[in-house]
Amino acid sequence: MAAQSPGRKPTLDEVAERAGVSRSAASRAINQAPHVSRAAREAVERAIKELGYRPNRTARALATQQTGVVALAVSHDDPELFADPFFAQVIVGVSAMLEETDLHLLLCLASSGRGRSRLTNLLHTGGVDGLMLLATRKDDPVNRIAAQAGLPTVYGGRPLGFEPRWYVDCDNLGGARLATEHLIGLGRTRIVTIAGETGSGAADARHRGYREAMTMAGLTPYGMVEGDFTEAGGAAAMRTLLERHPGADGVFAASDNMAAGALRVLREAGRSVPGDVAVVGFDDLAAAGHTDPPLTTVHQPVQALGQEMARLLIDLIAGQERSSLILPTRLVRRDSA
Amino acid sequence: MAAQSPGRKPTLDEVAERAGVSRSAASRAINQAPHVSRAAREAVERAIKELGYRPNRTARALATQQTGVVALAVSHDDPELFADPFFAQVIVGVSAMLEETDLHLLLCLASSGRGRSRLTNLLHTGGVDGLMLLATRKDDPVNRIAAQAGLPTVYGGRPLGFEPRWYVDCDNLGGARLATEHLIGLGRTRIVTIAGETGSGAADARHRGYREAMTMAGLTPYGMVEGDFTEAGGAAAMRTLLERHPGADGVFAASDNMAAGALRVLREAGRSVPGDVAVVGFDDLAAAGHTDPPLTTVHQPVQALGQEMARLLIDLIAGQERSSLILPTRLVRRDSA
DNA sequence: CCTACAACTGGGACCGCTTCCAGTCCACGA
DNA sequence: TCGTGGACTGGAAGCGGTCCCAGTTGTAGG
Repeated sequence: MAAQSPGRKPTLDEVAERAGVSRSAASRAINQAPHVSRAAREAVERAIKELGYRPNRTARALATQQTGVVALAVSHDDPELFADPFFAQVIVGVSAMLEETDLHLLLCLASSGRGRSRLTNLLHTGGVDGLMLLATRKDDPVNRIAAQAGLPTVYGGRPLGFEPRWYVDCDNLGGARLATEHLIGLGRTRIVTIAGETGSGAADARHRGYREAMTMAGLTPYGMVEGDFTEAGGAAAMRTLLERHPGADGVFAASDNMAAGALRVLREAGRSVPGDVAVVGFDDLAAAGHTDPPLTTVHQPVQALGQEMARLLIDLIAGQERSSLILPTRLVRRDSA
Repeated sequence: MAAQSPGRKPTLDEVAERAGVSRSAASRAINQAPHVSRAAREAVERAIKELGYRPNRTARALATQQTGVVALAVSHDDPELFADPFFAQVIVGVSAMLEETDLHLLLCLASSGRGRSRLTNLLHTGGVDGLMLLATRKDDPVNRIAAQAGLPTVYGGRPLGFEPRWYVDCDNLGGARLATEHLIGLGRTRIVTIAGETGSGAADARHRGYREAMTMAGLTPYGMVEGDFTEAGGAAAMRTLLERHPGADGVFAASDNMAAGALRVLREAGRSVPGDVAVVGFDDLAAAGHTDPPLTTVHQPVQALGQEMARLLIDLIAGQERSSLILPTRLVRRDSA
């Protein structure tokens, strides 16, 4: 089909010339703009086909002042943390939504200082039309960077301490209450919790949810140890809890990974799950179905989170009025509670 | 510091004017090019600081014909598969390497037809300077798309059936041999394997490695069932194997996830690991340390894979001669074998 | 003192596309 | 018949840089 002739790619000028119209007319034809006669439009289309023409993205971006690219910045001190399937799920969601548009996705792992300065640079040099942020730590410098960029910015999750203008979050508070209430409904009263790291908005909300549920049921929070959202952290936390509160009969872990660690320690300690102690996690990762016993947990719609972030950003870029979103969580009952 | 004055961002013209030099001189000063007097250079630097000037990425791209962006395309029929931590690790590696340069990373999940056509479009409209591909399926249309783009392209892993001009791969063949030889060294002789899906280059190489090791040890491959690289697939495969070859005393699974599934089924079937049957996996995911028992597996340097892909691409874009790479794998001994 | 050469300098032509605007053409109603 | 408005048209001015090149300056060697 396309005569990918000898050298360079064909330009709009060549298309126009071949079609026997002006460059303006060709441009209009290509962009489905009005004021193009049927004849002209067809001539242009033919020329495009014959030449194998594709408009140059960069030139268009310069002229329209729109890059057609949005960035997703992930901020973490530890780049390894990106391996958490959470991020992959968000990305899948974002991509799915973006696929409906002409926008492409730029991924910035802004952990190191260097990564952050690259992000700053990207934002200030007009490299992107909008920004999505996965950085829920309290005083993350990325927050300031984003604010100064003057670009439409959507947060995934809310950093502890300030509420972004636009965000999409999962209902961590409600989910944690659901989990704790489930344990309470099972007749457990000595329920401990393995919290996430302080400074994370999600960890904070989940911990609050736990406490609220306990209090509302007339129980006092029985014990809390902070983990770091990892399997090992959950295991360590469970060990500490077992030591401090040997009578515990229920555990709410603020993440599946930590719950898995807790399960392991519980097994090693000879406690049966859910017989002696019932365990509920949070996240509903794929792995939750494969723990021993399969983990009862709170499902959070991570992929939907990504989709909604992208949707929100797209709308903002288009200049529409939009407000933030909180996505519902729900309990998934398996065998551990 | 920077007077982010009233309206728009300052342009090179304004910098030049304020510094009292021509636009050309200002440009040279900014790009560290020669033929700029010390005085001029300093004046420009001062003007830049005062104005808070940042060169416009798009304009520069148009003039230099270099976008400063490279794409990483991940091709899969199932978008869920992206949740595999493998991809995240590769991305971490790629990002780390890219951080040393001015290049940014565009992520394309090219699973659907729509995603693929977006990729095609991106490549043909001059949106990126180079391409990395994670698509090891045999007749993936993305292979053709990449070839037609006429861009520096680096594969991560080799698709079965053709050897890309440039690739970085892990030594799957050698790793599988290592694993199998380890089982043989343990005195196992009735060793079965859970292979990955046919069509994947990695699956193929790992299966070949298993067979080669068996043959070289004078053993005959004892049994093979194909999984799909997932935990569930591994479990199903193990069930079949147990049925067909109840006497098996060793299992080489072509992925950790499948090994985890196998472990589960083995436990359910009352076989002790490694007592009755020894199990070796492949990948060395973080989860491999947390299975029961902890999994002996083949470590593949996934992050390094990403780094080397990026390094290779960077060099190719710079016009250097480079050749493909195969990264070594090594056995990690834990308790399952 | 003149010439040659090197280091600077700025004008202006790109890069490829969008878009404003003045102008042309045509059919229509008065 | 003429005026009028709408649909079309193409010229040209951007968008914000890079970079070639001819021209200017300063200096050292003859």
